[in-house]
Amino acid sequence: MSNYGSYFKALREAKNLTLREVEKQTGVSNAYLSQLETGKVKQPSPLNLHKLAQLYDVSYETLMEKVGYPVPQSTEVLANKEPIAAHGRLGALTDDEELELLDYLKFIRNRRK
Amino acid sequence: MSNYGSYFKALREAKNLTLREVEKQTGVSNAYLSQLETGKVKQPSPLNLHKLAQLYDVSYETLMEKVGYPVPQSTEVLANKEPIAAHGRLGALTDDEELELLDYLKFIRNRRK
DNA sequence: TATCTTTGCTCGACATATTTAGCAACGCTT
DNA sequence: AAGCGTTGCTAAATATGTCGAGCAAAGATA
Repeated sequence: MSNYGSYFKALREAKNLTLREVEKQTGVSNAYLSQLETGKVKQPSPLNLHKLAQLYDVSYETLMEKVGYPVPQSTEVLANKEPIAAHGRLGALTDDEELELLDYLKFIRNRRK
Repeated sequence: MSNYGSYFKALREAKNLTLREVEKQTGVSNAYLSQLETGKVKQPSPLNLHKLAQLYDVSYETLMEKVGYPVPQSTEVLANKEPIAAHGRLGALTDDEELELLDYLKFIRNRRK
């Protein structure tokens, strides 16, 4: 049950975007996005991953790795380890911690000041 | 009409391999390899491209680019991009968000279930 | 309350990826 | 010449990617 769907959903919600907004920005249909986020898609095309990476401000390589595609060796370290260390020396995150942080990020960005 | 099929065929022939040899080494069926080399395949999976890259001694990125997939930024380019330090699996973070996430991460890890 | 809009989702259709089985041409051996 | 394995290829089948249309629930507006 490798369910990376919740990861994509968390990324989208962290930016407070609706499925249809993502569709407008990327050209990927909201129907497909929904399936992606609910685990009904196994290997989204690299092109679509690239579009989503741009919109969600994560690296293309990160998404490639998430869905199980091989990632070029030269960029693997940069894609998976360095950015984490770079933004706060948080160290390695488990998938669960990652989801929880994304959810909390959504809360942070949503709360009224 | 982008016909990269002949490119794959040239790679194979440069190593004097038959379709069935490549099948044995990579696990990709000779039938599919034939279709790939005769332009009947449009977007082979990254996984298969990776296997072929290894066998043919070319880089994965090269094959990705050949078939029209977005190619990950090279290490040098990434290193020179200023905002990269703030981009990780969680997307772009402000300094405030980073601090707050760090604090929340500590909470997550100290919490007993 | 009644109506309009938004949101996430499913269904059915079609495109592409990939496999298994098999065919025709070629070369090699007897 | 007859048989045998090899080679590249195609046909049919199945799996997955992706989209357009549309539906039900929730929200906003009158």
